[in-house]
Amino acid sequence: MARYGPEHKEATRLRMIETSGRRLKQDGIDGSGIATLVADAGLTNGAFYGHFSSKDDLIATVVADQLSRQLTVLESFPPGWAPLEAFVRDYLSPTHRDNPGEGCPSAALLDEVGRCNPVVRDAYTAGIGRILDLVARRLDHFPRPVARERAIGLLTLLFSTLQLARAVQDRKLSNQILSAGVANAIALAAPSASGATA
Amino acid sequence: MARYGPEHKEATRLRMIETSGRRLKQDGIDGSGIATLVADAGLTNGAFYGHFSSKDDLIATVVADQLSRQLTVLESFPPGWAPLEAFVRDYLSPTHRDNPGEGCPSAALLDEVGRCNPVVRDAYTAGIGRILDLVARRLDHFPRPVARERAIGLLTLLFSTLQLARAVQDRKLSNQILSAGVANAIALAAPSASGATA
DNA sequence: TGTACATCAGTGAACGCGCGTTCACTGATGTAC
DNA sequence: TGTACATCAGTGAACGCGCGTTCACTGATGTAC
Repeated sequence: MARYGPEHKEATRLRMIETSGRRLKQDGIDGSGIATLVADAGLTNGAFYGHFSSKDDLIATVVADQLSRQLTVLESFPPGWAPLEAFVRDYLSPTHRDNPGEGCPSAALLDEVGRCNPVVRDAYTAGIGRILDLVARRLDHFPRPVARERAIGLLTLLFSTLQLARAVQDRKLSNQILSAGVANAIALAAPSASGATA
Repeated sequence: MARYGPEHKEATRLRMIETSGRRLKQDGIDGSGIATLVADAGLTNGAFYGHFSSKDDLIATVVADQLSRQLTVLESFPPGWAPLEAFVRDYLSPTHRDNPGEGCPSAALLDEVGRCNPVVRDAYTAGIGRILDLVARRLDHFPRPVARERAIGLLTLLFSTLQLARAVQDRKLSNQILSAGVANAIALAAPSASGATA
């Protein structure tokens, strides 16, 4: 079923990157097999290697894609703390907790990424670096070096709060963790936080 | 090679729990096979099911054990912020980053635990609950409900800071993340933090 | 306009391998006589 | 004290299965005439 314009194969590749992002965040990296990843995009086994050179190649591509999507979302927020706080509340919502496949790649995969090969970790490093830079710029109610520290703190706080809320069985404790996360994010990064100049 | 006193089999079981803890934190849950886990304890394949009913049974047992060890370590610290700050500095050290097998189970496995079966997640929930309670008690320079929030914040901050420092390829950025983590932990949980009563 | 052909995205069976799990067996030990 | 036996922790081969990867093939399409 071929001999389409060159945009057809590219469309399939993009579809694979998107559906794989969802699957990998839901079932984990080691937990997602090629057969499943490729079936999610409506293809069969063998089609995979026409688009990617290996599973690791796909993982690295997906990680880069996921982080760049997240960067785009963050860039779409107007500057100032209020929009960032809205982002935090949305990030720490029960909906986000209960739908890892649609959510943050770092919350879903961070410790697994740490065990991946250098190609994947390079992709992650580049992507998270850009996000870190952007968040630091948005925290301009802190002196520059503090803003960068707090940007790292805000993101790590978000990642692990969501991870913990997902890991914990007890629904009540899980909800408590989410709302504590909002309070902590504010205590750490809002203009009212200690260390802010504004 | 049997008919030892009953303490012999128990010793083997404890050895398996210990060596498996190391292996699981290093290679991940999906990344560690029974053959490897059992070989780490100096045994062969078949011995496994004399000690555990399934891989999940081992995982749950190891998770419970790891968290109770961590609780014991924390309990051994005298009360007050200074010892807790020392713990934070040690936790966010390059040594801890570079030796996941000897380190914190949450930093190594948190997102994977979130995908595990209920037995494992129950074990995690119970273990982290006790640690949360203890840390909240140690943060008594905050009003009680704030102390609990900050305890959740301090722990999640630690977990994910270490995860991020491990995931990132760039050594300089990784070190920056670790030292930002210390600053953020202090900003969030030290007696000098906003919201503290002392 | 109609037909023959070259292209190549996608198919699906097969590869060796390691997974979690099972099970008949081994052999060092403590006990019984 | 010396020998025969029962125990049972640990052995290691085997199970079916899904993994990542390979490859000969298919068949719908755009192009050439």
